[in-house]
Amino acid sequence: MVYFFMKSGDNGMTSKITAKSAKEELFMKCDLVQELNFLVARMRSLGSTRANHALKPLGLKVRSYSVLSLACSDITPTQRDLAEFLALDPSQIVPLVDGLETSGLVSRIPDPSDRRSKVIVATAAGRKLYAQARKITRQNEDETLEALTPQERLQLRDLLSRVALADAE
Amino acid sequence: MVYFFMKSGDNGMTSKITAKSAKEELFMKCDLVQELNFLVARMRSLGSTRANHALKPLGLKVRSYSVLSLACSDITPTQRDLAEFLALDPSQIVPLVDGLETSGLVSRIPDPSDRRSKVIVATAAGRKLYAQARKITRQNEDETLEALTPQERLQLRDLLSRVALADAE
DNA sequence: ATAAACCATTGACTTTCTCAAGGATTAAAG
DNA sequence: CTTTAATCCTTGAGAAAGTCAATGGTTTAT
Repeated sequence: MVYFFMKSGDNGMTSKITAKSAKEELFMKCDLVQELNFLVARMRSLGSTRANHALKPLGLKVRSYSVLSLACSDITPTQRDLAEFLALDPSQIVPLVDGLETSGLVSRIPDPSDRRSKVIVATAAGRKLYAQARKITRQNEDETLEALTPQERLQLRDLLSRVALADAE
Repeated sequence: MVYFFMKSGDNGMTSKITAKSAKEELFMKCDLVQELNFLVARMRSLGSTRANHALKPLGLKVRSYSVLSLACSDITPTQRDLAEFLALDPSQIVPLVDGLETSGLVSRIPDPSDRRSKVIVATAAGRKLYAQARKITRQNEDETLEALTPQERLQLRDLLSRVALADAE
């Protein structure tokens, strides 16, 4: 426990290297590493910054990319739908759609069957950009899942989606 | 595709219900649901608010709980270690530890082998509270993973940790 | 001995989150 | 049919979280 405090006959440098890898080893065995919330939080922190960086050349971030993806689907989602799917507050959707609309990637179409809500659909330019962005995210995800076999990747996606979408059924 | 725009001979009400479940069905099949980043982002959004709520009676949030957990482990982490483990900026650790220290749950101990860094260790009160908090998070995680069998839960944790900790080896 | 790198901390700044409220519209109740 | 209640989008305010550069004290590298 006080292993790192020992300063016997060493010059201090080598002991710190061993201390570092020793800490990492202990870290891999600590309680927190078994907790879902921690793993997911760490993964999304690393993953989103990484994905944001990868999407930057297209002028997209993970959020706007997600909205664009849903706008390209055949869901024809309203802004409320987007909020539910993405687990965001409806007020967060507004500036997201604003940005995409200003860039000419999506359009707000008043829903004829309910004039309160607006359906978000991608423009031709939006679909074109999405096709490019999809390639990037696919590549990015492959790199992220490098440690897993193809089967394990499918398994992970399956398990994750069953948990993450459990309440959105 | 324009399914939801049809307003034939219905009163509008029943068609919206079917439209809703139809959208959910489409949602489960759309591209985004297969993407790791989306699943993880959604899961952590729902999971952290849920966990924060569960930990509230103890005066903890997921973040402070995570720091407390590591402070209770035998890692004897410095604040930089905490930042790396939790994938946070070092400057974010400061107010986190401040809060726990003010509450008497952890202590900053100057590292004798490197007087720049401070080791964060839990106090007796901190360990006591962590024991309670751990029960809550365990219970909470069980509920979250309700849709999975015990084996699948192990599998998910294994796959997740291999991906999430790939670069922290 | 000097220069370079590192740790914790601060501060400024941006982004994201969380709520509450409002106008327009639709659903429910009488 | 009229009133009431609920819903959708939007706005705005305030809290929380993320990002980045700079500093004092300390340690490593040259």
